[in-house]
Amino acid sequence: MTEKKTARSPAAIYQTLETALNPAQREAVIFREGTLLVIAGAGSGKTRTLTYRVAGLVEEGVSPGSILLLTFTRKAAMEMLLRATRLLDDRCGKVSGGTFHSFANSILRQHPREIGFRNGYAVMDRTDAEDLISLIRKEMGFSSKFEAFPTKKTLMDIFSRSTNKCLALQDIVYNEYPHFSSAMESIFRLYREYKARKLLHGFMDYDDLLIYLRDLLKANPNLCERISAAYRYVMVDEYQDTNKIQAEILYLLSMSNKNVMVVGDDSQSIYAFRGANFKNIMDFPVIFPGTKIVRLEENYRSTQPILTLTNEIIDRAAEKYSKRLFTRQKQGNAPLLVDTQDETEQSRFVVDAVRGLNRRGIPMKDIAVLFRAGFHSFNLEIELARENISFIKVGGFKFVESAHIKDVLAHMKLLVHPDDRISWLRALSLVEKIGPQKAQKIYQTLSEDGSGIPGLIDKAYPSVIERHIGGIKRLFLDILGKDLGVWQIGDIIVKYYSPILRQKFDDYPKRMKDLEQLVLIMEQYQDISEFLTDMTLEPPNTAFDNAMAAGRDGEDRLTLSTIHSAKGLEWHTVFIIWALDGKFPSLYALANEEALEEERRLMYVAATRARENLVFIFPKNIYDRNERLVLDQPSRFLADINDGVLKKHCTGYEDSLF
DNA sequence: GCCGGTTACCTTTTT
DNA sequence: GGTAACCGGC
Repeated sequence: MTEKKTARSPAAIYQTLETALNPAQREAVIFREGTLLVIAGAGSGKTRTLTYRVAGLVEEGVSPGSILLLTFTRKAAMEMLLRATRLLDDRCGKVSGGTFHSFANSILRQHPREIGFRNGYAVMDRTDAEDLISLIRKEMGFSSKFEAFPTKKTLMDIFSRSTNKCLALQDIVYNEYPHFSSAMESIFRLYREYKARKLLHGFMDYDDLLIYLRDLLKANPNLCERISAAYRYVMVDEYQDTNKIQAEILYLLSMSNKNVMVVGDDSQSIYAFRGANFKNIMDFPVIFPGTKIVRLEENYRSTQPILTLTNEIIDRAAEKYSKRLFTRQKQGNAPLLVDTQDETEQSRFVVDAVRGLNRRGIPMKDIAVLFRAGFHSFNLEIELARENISFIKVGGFKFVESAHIKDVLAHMKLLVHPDDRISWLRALSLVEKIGPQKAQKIYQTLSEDGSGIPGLIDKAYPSVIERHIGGIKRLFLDILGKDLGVWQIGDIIVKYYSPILRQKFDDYPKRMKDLEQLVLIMEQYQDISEFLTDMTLEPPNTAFDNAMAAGRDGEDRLTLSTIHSAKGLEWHTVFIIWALDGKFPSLYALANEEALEEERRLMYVAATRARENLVFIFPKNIYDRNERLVLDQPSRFLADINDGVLKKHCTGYEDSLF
C-alpha cells in the first residue's frame, strides 16, 4: 500500500464529523460500549459510517489489531480500511478484517489439535468438495441409472443447506428436494461417508470452517474467553446475509466485550440460497438485549425518480421491510423499460446506448450491465468484443474454478499436502494411459506406505505406464529439494502441463493466457499454502480482477456483473438485462413464495445501484425448452408499475436515450 | 478390465 | 461449456 500518511490531527476528524455525516451516521460513529444495530438502506452512507468509526476508534488509541471488521469479501474490507487510512493514518491498515470464512481459518490454523486435525487441513473449494462426493458416490455404487439420485452438485447443495440452515438432512430433502425422497437412505449414508473422508484426509469445506470455529469456541470456554478478549470492538457488515452459525460465532466472540456493531439492510438480503436469513438482523436485538438501533434512511446515491421506482418495487413485497428511503436530489431521468425482439437485439441496444453515453462524456467505468446469472452476458460479451468495447466481468464462473487452473493447482497442492487424494487422482489422471482406476491404485500404494511424492519418483511401474509417468516424475524431481519461490514452482508446473493443455482443450491459447495470469498472481506470495488458501477463500472474482491487472489498469472499462457481485457498488448508469419474467425472476423461483421474495429483493438491489440512469431490458421472444413455453413478458416486479414511474421505451433511439 | 472418445442434456446466485 | 452415461478398442 503506497497510501500517504495524512497529517491530520485527531481533533480535525471530529470537526469533520459535523459536516461529513448526518445525525444518524454520527450517532453510529461515536457509539462506544454495548451492542449496536445499524439498519442502513441502499446508498445511505453505510461504508462511510463504518470507515469513520474505524478511524475514530484507532484515533482514540484502540489498538488496530483488537478491532475486527467482518465483511462479505476481502475486497470490501480492504476498501474500507484504505478509506480509513486516508482519513487518519496507516494504523488503520492494521485492523483485522476479512470474511467470516477467512477469520475462521486464521483461528483454526492455530488450534489444529483441539479440532481433531492433528496434521492440519486443506480447505476445499466447491469443486474439490464435489469431486470428493463424486468419488464416494461411485465407490458406494450410487448412480442415477436405476433410481432418481442427485448429481454431485445437488448433493453438495443439500449438504450445505442442511449445515447452513441448521436443519436435518431429511428436512432439506423432503421439503426442498421431494423428488429425491426415495433416495433419502442412500443420501444419508453418502453424507456420513463424506464427513468421515474429510476427517480422514484432512479436508475442510467452506461450511466446516464455520462449524469448527463455532464448536471450538463452544467447547473451550477458556480459549473463547481469550479470543473474544483479544477483539475489543467487533463490526459486521452486510449482516442481513449472515446465517445462524455466523450469528452464533458472533455471540461467542462477544463473551468478553459486548462491543458488537452490525450493519445491514433486511430488504437487501439475497443469500438465502446459502442459508442466510434476513430475520437474523431482526433477531439481533433479541440475542443482545439492550441493543441500540440506528436507522440510516437518507439516500445519497440516486435521484428521486430512481428511488420512487425502487421504493415501489420493495413496497410490493409480501414481507414489510423496516424503512423507506428519501433523497434530496429531486431532479433526474425516469427509469426506462425497453423490449427487444431477441437476445441479439438486446445486446445491440446495450452496445449502442453505452456508445452514446460514452460520446456524451460518461466514462465506461461509470456504466454497468447487471444480470441475474453469469451466463446471461455471453451474447453481450461477443457483441462488445466485436465492437472493441473493453469490459471487465465480475461474478459467474471464476477462473480458479476452470479445469486448466485446477489441474495446475492440483500439482501444487501435492507439494504441501501429500495425502491429498483428490489432487493425486486429478494429477495422475492427466497422464496418458492412466485413468481413474490406475490413478486410484497408484495413490493407494503411496498413501499406504506414506511415501508421498518421493515414493512416486522411486517406484518402478509396468513399462506401458512407466513410459508415460516419467514426465510427472521428472516434474517433481525438478521441484523437490530445491529452494524455489512460489511462482518459479508454478512456472515449472505450467511448462510440464502445457502439452497436456494443448491436447485436452481446443481453446488452449486462451487458457494458456489464464495460466500466465496465474503465475503472475503467484509472484505476490512467499508461501505455497498461503497462496493456495487465498485461491480458495478469496479467489479473484474475474480473470483480471487482481492487483496484477490493477497495476496496468488505467483503462476505462465497462463493468458486466452478476447482481450478487454488484452488492455495495454503484454506477452513474445501470443497465439490467434479461428483465424477463422467467429469467428474472427465474423459473426455479416461481413455485416457492420465499424464493420469489428473494428474487424481488435481488431486483431491488440491482436497481438501487444506479445514481442517474436506470434501464431495464428484456428480449421478448425467448423459447424455454425446459418448460416448453415462450417467455415474452417483462419481469413481474416491473410489469404493474405505471408509466409515470417506469417509462416504456422503443428501440431505435439509443443515441439519445437520456 | 480399463482408457478415452462420443453423445445427450442442462446451465442461478457465492464463501 | 460442463457432466454423466455409453461404447469401441486395446
